[in-house]
Amino acid sequence: MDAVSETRQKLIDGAVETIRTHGISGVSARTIATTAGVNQALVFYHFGSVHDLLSEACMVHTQATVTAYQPRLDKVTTLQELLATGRELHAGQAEIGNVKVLAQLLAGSQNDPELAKATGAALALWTTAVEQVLVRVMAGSPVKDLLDIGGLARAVSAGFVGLELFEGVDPQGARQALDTLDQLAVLVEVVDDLGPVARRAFRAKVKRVADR
Amino acid sequence: MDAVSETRQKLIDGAVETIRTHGISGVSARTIATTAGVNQALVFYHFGSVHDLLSEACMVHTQATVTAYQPRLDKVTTLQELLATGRELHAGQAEIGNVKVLAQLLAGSQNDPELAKATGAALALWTTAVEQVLVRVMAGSPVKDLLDIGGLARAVSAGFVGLELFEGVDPQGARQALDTLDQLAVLVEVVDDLGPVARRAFRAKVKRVADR
DNA sequence: GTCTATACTGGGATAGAC
DNA sequence: GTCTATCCCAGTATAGAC
Repeated sequence: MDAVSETRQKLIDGAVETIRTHGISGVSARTIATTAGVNQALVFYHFGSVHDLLSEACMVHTQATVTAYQPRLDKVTTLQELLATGRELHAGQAEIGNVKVLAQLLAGSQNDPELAKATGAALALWTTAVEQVLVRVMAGSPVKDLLDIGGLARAVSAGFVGLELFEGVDPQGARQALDTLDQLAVLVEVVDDLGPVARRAFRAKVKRVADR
Repeated sequence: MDAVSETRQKLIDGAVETIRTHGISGVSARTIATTAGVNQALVFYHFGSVHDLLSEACMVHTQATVTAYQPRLDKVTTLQELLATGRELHAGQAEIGNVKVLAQLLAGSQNDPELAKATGAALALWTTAVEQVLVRVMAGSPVKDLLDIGGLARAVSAGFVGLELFEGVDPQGARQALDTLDQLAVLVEVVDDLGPVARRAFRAKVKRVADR
């Protein structure tokens, strides 16, 4: 039935769960194997090393989560809704905290080029999804031509990772930050809704300041 | 001369250096002691545990970096300059990457309440400094009353941490994101510069959307 | 092909030397 | 008060059993 070994799957799930509960610094072949309920040495048999298991788990889990959230993202029509979907993803029990896992892997990738390759690819799945939403949401906006949407998507993704980590040390502050971003999203919408006169003045100002 | 033991200082410096070069998952009493050039057991004599050393090092290093950057922050008059100072801080060799160190400690804090207390306090030093700048920069802005500056300061700090981690796996993408934030800062300035008519229309729109 | 027993290295912590 | 020698456990990895 299953093309992929059952033990392999157990180890991948165990790796994700271990990162969630123990963080990147608590990850080892032993802790993962204990969580997965298999012998520790199987990590090396099936994946060659802990790094390689983490890389694989990172991709599989992120792929699954992005796919699961795609329908919701497809329905997003405003920046506020995008933010709300992000908060949902952040708090959601369903896909068990992919952002949390990614944040830990990202931290671990800073001094590990091998892992960096995998987390970079996983993060790209998110930024691509976010970019698609932004292109759609900002299609009719005058702001569209003034901002690099790809760069904005990357900033949004990075911001969510940062907020995830922030929340771990200051939950109240993180909520406060997210609420403020909500206000900011409203502001952008408002700029979109300016009348034609103000809009023209707006564009002119942008050109002037940008050429500074 | 020195009120604080020389070995203590060596260990604190060694801890910071080890986090920078090996990341949070490469930190141990042994690696720190090797970097510091002292016996491994001295970590436990002087600080009781590795966690406690990290907590202390986190506070000392962040305090020193914030103090070193305060004069530069005091000179900031626009959002773009704030962003530029952030980029400088990020790349700067001088205070040897406090953001990088904080990002790693933040990741390690997610599953360690003790460490979370210290990194939370350290991060608060940054958010307070950023908030002061924002209050000053936005003093004359119509946007001021529509945004929670404290929340914005937290979002900015979290964003920088996120971008630091992002850079480790995708340096080009991180630069792209920062460039886009620069464009966004211009946009906000532009809104500030709107004439009185557009400004009034703007406020009205904000109220309408916000009450949604 | 899958897994266990086992070897070896590095990590946290302390008892006790100086 | 300061530091070293030493203990024991957790970590990676492999040789070889099934």
